[in-house]
Amino acid sequence: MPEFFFDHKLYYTPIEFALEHIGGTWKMPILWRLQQKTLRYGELKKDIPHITHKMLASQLRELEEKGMITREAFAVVPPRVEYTITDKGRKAIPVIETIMKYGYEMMKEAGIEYPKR
Amino acid sequence: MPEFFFDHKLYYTPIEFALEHIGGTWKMPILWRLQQKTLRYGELKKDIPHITHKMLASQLRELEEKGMITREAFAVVPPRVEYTITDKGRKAIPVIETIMKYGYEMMKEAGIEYPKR
DNA sequence: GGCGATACTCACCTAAAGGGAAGTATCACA
DNA sequence: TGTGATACTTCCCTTTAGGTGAGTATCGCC
Repeated sequence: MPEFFFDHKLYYTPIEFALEHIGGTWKMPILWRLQQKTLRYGELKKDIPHITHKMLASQLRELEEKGMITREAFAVVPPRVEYTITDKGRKAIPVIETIMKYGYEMMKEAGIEYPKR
Repeated sequence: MPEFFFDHKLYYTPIEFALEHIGGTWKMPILWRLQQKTLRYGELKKDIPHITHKMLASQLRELEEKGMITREAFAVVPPRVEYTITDKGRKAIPVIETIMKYGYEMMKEAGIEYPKR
């Protein structure tokens, strides 16, 4: 079975590699919001209220490291930091959309009501 | 922010609900293989050699509980058990395909060679 | 001189996912 | 009597993800 190493980590399938970029609880919700427009740290936090500071900060770092978003800090007081999706990040949007649609479908099958905003 | 309970678990987004069905390391690889044909436990194990008995058995149980696959046991010695994908399970296939394609794309960008079988 | 605003970091902790190795049941066959 | 084949289960352990709460830096304003 084909397998490969990347960045000191072993992967068995392209699925695993894909989820390295968009997996976990928070990466997709973050990217989804940044597709519309550049957002400040605090705006993201307000928009995803259940995320903790620790998770928001760490996930933004990881997305930045992978080249999915860029971070721009302004040397003002109080500080202002903006996050923008990159072209590479935009490539994940249709994937996220597919997964979201599937999620809605499964919710409908399970009889769950959810306001599609 | 809309959120909902299902089966004693709290979800914030349809993405989380979708990943409940196909998330984790092994569910997608298993479903992907069952899309072609019904397979026996041992055939799946041979096809996904890195999975442990514990994980294969537990993931098959979860997929069965969620109605993604069916399990048929034959009362013979040695035992024979077959797993078949359901219509509900088939709905996940295009999602998995999208994620796999995205994985291949990311691998190509990262300069990773991988035989596309 | 202390408060509020923003965007964090740090140390510690819990829970869930996943891995390893051994054990179980049944019957045929040598 | 004991070995092999299949499809598991069980126990115990490690790793990873995620959560909690406190602390930090800067400056303007009251």
